[in-house]
Amino acid sequence: MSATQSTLGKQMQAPNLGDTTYEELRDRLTRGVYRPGDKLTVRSVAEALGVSSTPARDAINRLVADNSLVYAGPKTVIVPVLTEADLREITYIRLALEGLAAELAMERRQPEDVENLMEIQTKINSALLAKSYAAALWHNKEFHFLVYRLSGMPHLVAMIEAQWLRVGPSFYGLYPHFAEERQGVRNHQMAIEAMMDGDRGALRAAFENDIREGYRQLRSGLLDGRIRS
Amino acid sequence: MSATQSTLGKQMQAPNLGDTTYEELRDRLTRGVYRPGDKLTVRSVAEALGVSSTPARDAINRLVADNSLVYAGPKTVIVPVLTEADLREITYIRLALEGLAAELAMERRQPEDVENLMEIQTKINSALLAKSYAAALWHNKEFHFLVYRLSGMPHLVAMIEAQWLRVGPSFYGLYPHFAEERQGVRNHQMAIEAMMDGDRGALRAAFENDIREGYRQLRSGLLDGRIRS
DNA sequence: CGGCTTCTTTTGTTGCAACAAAATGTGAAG
DNA sequence: CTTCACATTTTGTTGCAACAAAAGAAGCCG
Repeated sequence: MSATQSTLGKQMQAPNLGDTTYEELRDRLTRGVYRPGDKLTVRSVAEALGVSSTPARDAINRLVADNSLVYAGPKTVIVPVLTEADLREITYIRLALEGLAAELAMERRQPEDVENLMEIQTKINSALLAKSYAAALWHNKEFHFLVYRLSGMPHLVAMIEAQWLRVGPSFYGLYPHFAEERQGVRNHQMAIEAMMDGDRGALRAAFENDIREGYRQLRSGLLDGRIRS
Repeated sequence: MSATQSTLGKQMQAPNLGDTTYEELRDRLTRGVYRPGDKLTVRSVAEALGVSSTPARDAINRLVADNSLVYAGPKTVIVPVLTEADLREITYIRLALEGLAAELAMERRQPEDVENLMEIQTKINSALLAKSYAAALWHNKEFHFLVYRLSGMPHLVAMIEAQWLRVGPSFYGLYPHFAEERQGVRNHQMAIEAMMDGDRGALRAAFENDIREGYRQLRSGLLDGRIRS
């Protein structure tokens, strides 16, 4: 279970323990193992992942570097509890970056890509019906990043993924409420149709809509404290 | 000499040696101390900066994490030698991010900001006239980031800075040729005027033009090998 | 003289321990 | 019951040494 992990197609060198720990922590973050406000210490991570303190520290530092974890005090790193301002900024960045990726994806799409997209959407629908929200969340991510990867720009995709990682834990806490009221299905459908038609503007609009809807949901969840730790 | 350094207004904790080393390396990278293709080793950095291997390794890892340094082999990190594809991707990202920042800056600008901008532009002109290209480069960065910071979005600014850091070393190698033929002065002038008029689209266009011109220069410099190590 | 193999040196990785500083728990006083 | 000060514990930092692996140099064979 790791679809969008090794996003960067860079010169691959033997992955070291620090990288492994980093990936594992990322995974747990997106899976909702840790919730906003949870504290992460070097030693606890080291023990939980079965490594020594050095790679554990490496991993935490990297997560902090890309804001997937934040400092709550001089010696305490926690899973970020998003403020309204944070959410607003992330949304603007997402609109710019994911909008760009979507437009670029249009030029490189293959017929089979649309097929795959529809297939993933089927999985999302099934998962929602079965109330398997974790699975729905997963396939939703698959849907988006299948498109983004089509842009052919690995760093762009990595930057987008970093933003998803920032909202991930908060997002997870909002389920299943979010999935229930969700109209994302409609946005996805529009994205698929836009892709078939080759309508670049429509594709971007579909994704922007999806992002904006997520923003509204998350924001209202934030305001009445449904998310906090 | 450090204008755009502590971009993130996050919860400040006592900066540790690793952070210091990271900042110092960043500075040297933007200053052209290291050139594309140069190899950086843990021990050499540790000695050069007068720290032990642990913080040196921390710093290098962080630089690699945000692509300011790249792997050339399993055990060799070098200052990136940009490919045409790299440059293209960076430019797209810059257009999206810096365009966004410029638009947002418009809403928060104060009259004094325009003053400061004009002041910086004067410094750029003087530096160009005196052929002090390093200074011109520096003030150019000041100009851009003064605007970007007005967006009020610290993470956005940090992401933009990361992109600048990627092209920094290659850019530096292109001087003074770049500065000579430069029409950036005109773009900056248009940006200032757009800001006075409150014309958001014009402000964005001015910055996009600047980015695109830089792209063309850098690309042609890349193609006839004026940049390589 | 060129290409390949082998050997030496360099280099990243990782675990660990000592240190300093912050966080937490405890208790007393108001 | 709250608040503040103190003591204890937890936690991040950092230097270092041993290990493994890769890079670079030297030598050998074709």
